Amino acid sequence: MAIALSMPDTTLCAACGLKDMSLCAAVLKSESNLHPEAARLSLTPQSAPARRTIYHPKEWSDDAFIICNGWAASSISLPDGRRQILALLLPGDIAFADSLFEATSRRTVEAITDVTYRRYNRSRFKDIILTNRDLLDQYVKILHEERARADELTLDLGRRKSDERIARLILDLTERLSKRGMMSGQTMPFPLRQRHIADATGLTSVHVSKVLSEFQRAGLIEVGARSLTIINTAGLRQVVGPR
Amino acid sequence: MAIALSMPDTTLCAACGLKDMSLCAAVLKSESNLHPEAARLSLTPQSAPARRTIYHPKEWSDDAFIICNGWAASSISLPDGRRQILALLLPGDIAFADSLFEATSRRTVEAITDVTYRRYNRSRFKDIILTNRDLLDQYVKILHEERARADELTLDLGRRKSDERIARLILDLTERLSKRGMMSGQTMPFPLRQRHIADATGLTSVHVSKVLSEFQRAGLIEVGARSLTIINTAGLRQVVGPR
DNA sequence: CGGATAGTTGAGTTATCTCAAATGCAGTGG
DNA sequence: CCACTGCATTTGAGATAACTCAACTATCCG
Repeated sequence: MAIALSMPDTTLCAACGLKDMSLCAAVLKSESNLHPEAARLSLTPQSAPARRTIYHPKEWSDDAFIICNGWAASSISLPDGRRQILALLLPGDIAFADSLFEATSRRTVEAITDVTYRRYNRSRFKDIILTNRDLLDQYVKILHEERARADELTLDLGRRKSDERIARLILDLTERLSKRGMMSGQTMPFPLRQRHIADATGLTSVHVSKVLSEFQRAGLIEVGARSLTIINTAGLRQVVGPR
Repeated sequence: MAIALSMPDTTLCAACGLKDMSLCAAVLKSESNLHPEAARLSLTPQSAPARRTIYHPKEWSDDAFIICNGWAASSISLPDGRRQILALLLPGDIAFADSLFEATSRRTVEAITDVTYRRYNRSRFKDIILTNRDLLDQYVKILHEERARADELTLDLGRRKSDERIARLILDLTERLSKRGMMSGQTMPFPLRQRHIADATGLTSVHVSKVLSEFQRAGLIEVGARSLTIINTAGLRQVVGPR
């Protein structure tokens, strides 16, 4: 199970650096205005080690999460073990943004790296968002981005070839990471195992290995210890093709 | 281009029979309360013949649609013509429910049969929904259902075999149609061309033809003139497998 | 150091695709 | 009313992308 951090809220959030991007800061602020002493309760910071399941679909939970540090995956599975990752969650991302108002979900959320995250009481979150116009707008914008990404994933799985899918995954990650200031030049942290890539792209990890080797042999990328460097961005874009 | 109907609003809505299911009635009511004379303007009923594109992604539109009659498809395409249908829209469904608050979308909406639909001004729609708690709840519920369906589609495309996907499509349609009172026993209207099925399931229309023939040979379904009958529901469910 | 997890590579299999030709069917204009 | 054109469907043959299986190596963690 997840273990509560002893660090005080402010320390964690000060280090977060994502205040502008995520809803955390605004929620924190609204909350402490409204219910000064209740605020701490609703914003329990927690952590989980890599591979741990943070949210199980059977679990009935009134919470939504925001990832503070680390990577997680939101996925959905079949009884025979086939699994599809619906979204990779990076710091600042909200799990269940799109079903913030509903308690039930078939999705599983799983830590990829060690993660720290905050749980928000859904109904309080909802109240706060609905009573603050700026927050609502920001929330709606996040929803829309997420929806657009989901549409593209559907297109990927239904209509694109394996190499296009993988190239898109990489390019998409670079965009999202650079927005967060997590790129070092062309190099990014890359904690994904090949089975994560496989489950995100609807492929087999064996096949992912082959495609990645191919990309490296072609001088498009270079993968090192938990990191990935793009050598030839234009080339990678060309694999994807126009739009 | 779409042609405005001369039929008065009330006639069309009285015949619709979907008032409880969709947001139409509530919106109509709220609207006429607020701005009696403006209401007619915002709710232009329109119609389009089969195959016509109702919404083009380049088109910048301030409207959301609700389908009154007929079937439509919301899809997204690549420049080389590959196409993925994201959702089949049945009477009472809202196109762009999930991006009701944003003007931009990559999606195309296309009539499958002749359709009639209503356009709603997005921002007015938004105001109405946000100021009426029941409406908001209903809207949120619709969003959630849609999201769940989208998740399942992603799972289908990434992880399920062709026959499972097609069986799921059929079963999903029977559910949605029976909620609308559009099933006659085990028989449903089935205006989809095989290329619609193909584009919805990420397959080729040739392959769809083979799978459907297989289903018929196995005595699971029977397809006739723009209609489909399920002969063996349990068998069809078994094709899909558990969950 | 040992055991588990992750990645690589090759050989053989299969689901699905592409291409192509034949048939049916619906709407249009003469 | 017929012939014509365009779209939809069926079917078969052959091609191919991605999969399965399996063995081997590398890496990580206690």
